[in-house]
Amino acid sequence: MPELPEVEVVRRGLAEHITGATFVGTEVLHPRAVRGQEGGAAALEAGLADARIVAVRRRGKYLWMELERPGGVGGPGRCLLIHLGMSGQMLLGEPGQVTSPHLRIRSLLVTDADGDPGRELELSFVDQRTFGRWELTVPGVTDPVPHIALDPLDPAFDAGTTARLIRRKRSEIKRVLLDQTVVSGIGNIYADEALWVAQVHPRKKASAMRQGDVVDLLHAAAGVMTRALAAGGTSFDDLYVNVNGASGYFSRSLNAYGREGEPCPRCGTAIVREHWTNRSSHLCPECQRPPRTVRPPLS
DNA sequence: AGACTGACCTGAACGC
DNA sequence: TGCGTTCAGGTCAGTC
Repeated sequence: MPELPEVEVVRRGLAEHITGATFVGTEVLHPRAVRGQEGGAAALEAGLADARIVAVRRRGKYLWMELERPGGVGGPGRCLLIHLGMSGQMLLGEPGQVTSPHLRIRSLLVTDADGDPGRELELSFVDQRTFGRWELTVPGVTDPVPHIALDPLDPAFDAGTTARLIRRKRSEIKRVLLDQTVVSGIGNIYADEALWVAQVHPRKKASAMRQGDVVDLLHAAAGVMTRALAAGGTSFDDLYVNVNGASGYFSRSLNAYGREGEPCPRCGTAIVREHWTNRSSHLCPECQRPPRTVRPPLS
């Protein structure tokens, strides 16, 4: 599943290959891929025409392209906001190259080429489970996701400030880590990994944690995601930007997530999986002691 | 207002 | 074999 590191890999690939390129044509093949778009698919298709990509940005798991108005005049342009959901892929290749049954949107681009005719590239949004989406904002929006907090890899991220916010929450710490309005970019995989590194039980109350322990936990999250990024950042080639989600290339370095029954790399105790709000938590029952107020699961 | 739950979606894996 | 069930989980509308 694309979490922050996977989305950043995609951002880098897009920034490298299509910064300066211009949208020629766009075709929405599945309406759910543009749910939330004012004016629907037609508005996105028409609004992207002739737009030039100025920059590709990311906060947390959200990506967006800053677009310039046709001709480059008239003030701030629009943003093309992209979320990959659970299974979204952004593929860049030759026109017609992608034939997946899960192709949801495709755009023809022309690269920037200093006088020479640019090269045609097709940008394909493939998304099996259709949790992902594209949305073209109105002109003049500089932040298309104001409700999304800074992520731990943002240079402006301050662990102390975020830790104070976290400690004001009444919820269990894992729930707060997954709240993208508090700290963004962390999903179920990296939440479990960060909690394992920091030796914190996922059901400990955020408000019961010490400031320094929350700061350590945020640093653990940043460390886990930085290492994942280093592992994933080399896995795409020249003309093919790919995130097929899955921790694929990174899963071998995971310590807790998906390792139910295997020995904890720190103490050897078997990792357990607990059901938790329609999801799973993976943890070491020895290293991550439950808070006294939490009863072990019945089964 | 803050906390929490269920719906959305598809395919793989599993049980009988 | 084949059918039904469960699981995976990011986000947000809706509820309390």
